[in-house]
Amino acid sequence: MKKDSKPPSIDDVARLAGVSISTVSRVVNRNVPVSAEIVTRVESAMRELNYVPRQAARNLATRRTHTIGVLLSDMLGDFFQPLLTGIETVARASGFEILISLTGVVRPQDQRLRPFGLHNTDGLLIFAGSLTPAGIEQAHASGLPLVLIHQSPPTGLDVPCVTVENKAASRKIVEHLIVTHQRRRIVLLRGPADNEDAHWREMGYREALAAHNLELDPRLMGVGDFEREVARATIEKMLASDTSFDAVFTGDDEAAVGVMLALEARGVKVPEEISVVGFDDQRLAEILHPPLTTVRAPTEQVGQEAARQLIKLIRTGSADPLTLLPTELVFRRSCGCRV
Amino acid sequence: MKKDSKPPSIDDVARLAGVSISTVSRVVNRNVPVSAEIVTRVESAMRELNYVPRQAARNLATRRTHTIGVLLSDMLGDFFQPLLTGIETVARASGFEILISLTGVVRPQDQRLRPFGLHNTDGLLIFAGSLTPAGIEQAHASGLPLVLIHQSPPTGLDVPCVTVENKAASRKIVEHLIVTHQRRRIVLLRGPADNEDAHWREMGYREALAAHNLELDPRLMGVGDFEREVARATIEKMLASDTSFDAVFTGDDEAAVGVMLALEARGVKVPEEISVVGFDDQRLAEILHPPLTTVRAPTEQVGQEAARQLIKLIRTGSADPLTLLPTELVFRRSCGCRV
DNA sequence: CTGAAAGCGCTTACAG
DNA sequence: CTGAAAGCGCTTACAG
Repeated sequence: MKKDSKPPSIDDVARLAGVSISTVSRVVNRNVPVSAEIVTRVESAMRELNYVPRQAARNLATRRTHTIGVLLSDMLGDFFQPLLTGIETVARASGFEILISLTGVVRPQDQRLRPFGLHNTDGLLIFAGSLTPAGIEQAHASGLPLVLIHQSPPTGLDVPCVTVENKAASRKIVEHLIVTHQRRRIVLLRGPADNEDAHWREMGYREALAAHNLELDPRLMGVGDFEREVARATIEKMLASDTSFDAVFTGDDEAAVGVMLALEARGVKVPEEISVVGFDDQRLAEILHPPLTTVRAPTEQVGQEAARQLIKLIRTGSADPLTLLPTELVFRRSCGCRV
Repeated sequence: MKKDSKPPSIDDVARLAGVSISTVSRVVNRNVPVSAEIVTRVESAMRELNYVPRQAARNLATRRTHTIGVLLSDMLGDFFQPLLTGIETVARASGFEILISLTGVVRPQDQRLRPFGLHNTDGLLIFAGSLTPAGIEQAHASGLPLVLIHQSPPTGLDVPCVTVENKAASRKIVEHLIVTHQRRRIVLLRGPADNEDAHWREMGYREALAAHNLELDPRLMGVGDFEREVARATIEKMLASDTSFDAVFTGDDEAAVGVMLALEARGVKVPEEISVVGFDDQRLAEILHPPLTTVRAPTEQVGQEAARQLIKLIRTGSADPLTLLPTELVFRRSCGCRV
């Protein structure tokens, strides 16, 4: 059908419409008044040629890419989808595209691979764990607009952050175990050591115990790492030891899966013998047996808000230093409630 | 620290190193011999200035973007993550970045929003359901290299496709129900009407019944749409009717969740009274109660292979017309096996 | 092996 | 409202 010649450029359109390329550019961008008659002529020429402006040329001329880079680690589990959906929705509505890079396990900045920077994005969304603090500082030093997700900036660095409220919700869900279900020996499965969500969740746990004069027993604190198998192994070990417990705050829902599997394998009844509660309210929470009582983290909203802040930063030069999204308890049956 | 002037360009490097910009370009690209001494000088100048070539300028000059566009619909559930991980791994290893666009529900081509095209990508990976056949034809007509995922090309169009084997595996899993577990009245939950995976899975189901002289009962075929709630509603309706059945082939794992929930709510025992089997082996398959017997689809590999084919197409002008990845049965307990 | 120059396809002051 | 011209920052024949 089509001739296989090269795609039409702005010159072709200008020639066909009998105007200058400046004028074509103006009708494409609609940023300057152009007479109605000429607009019509240019538009029909564009249609006839099936003209689409080359992004690279616009980028070069404007020094803008209209692209947001998203840096993610691999280990996001169910975060991935809602987070990206949120980012994409907002970005697209504002005329930005998103370039995604999975950094995998954080690695020392590999100079040869610079996936993102001023050269190909207008700004970056950096998810917790995808970049080292040094990497963040370096990106920031280059003048690239940055927004951090679920991670606060390295000390002294003025980089906006959007995350969720962890501590109060964690305290509340643990207090629910204590007050409503009379649990006294509550296991905490810690998240990854350098993870801020994990840190605040542990603080919430500690506050809850302290508020009810429960002793903080180190034997009740194990590793969960937000991972199913790690959590499973920890609980198996505890069950095999002589440490008794009557509840588990798993740190996140993914770890809750491992806990449930370990308990089930041992024939321990949840919640009759042991209550289990998680954090995140991932899609799997409601299909566990019993359905998981947890804290809902608004991950899609986090994505939206992060994109919104970054675009604001790109456009105006400033954004809100901290956006803390609210979380809420979701009561299902694993804590002992009947719903 | 840094002066807030504009980032260094190739001219700055050339000046500092005392060479022409052509030479700088050559050491950056390493495509033409340059004397060792000059390489050293240029490299140290680049380091000193912290120079990074502007992608937009290279793109303009080379008419290459080194970027692959990925078109996805929204409704991918657990596909999303492994698929993208696969694509990203291969793309990065070959020096490509990936630009992602969620098209949401397929919409008639919206001329104002052209997220991808020759103007900003070197080629496109198109997931089933993210573009209409007309959209695919249009993209193909513009000369953009295309690879389809889980979807074959519109008639007559020469576009490579990578997908998984559906029919034989479906037949096998249904025959497993018939032969090993003596099931006779097996419900099929169909996937979305225009979905090819759904089509072939249904063919496999039909073949299995035919091979064992079981009647194809239209009352046993309901809508599943690969969606939890749709599947749940269908099974609830069947349970309420007088149609009896002793097994369900749910079409995919997501629908299997709905089936299990409906059965459980009614107090029907799985697999004692009714066997349930799915397709995909998503992460949730093994945490269902009982764990789900299903077919494993190698989604991450699909992503890898699709990226590989697209890059091959971009580089050499041709790729394999069809890549059919093998699937395998995963026996857990929902079919009636004891494992 | 190295440099001068044209070209990639746009945008945007500057004039008018 | 419209056009001529410079510039965005690279790559790549073409000479030497």
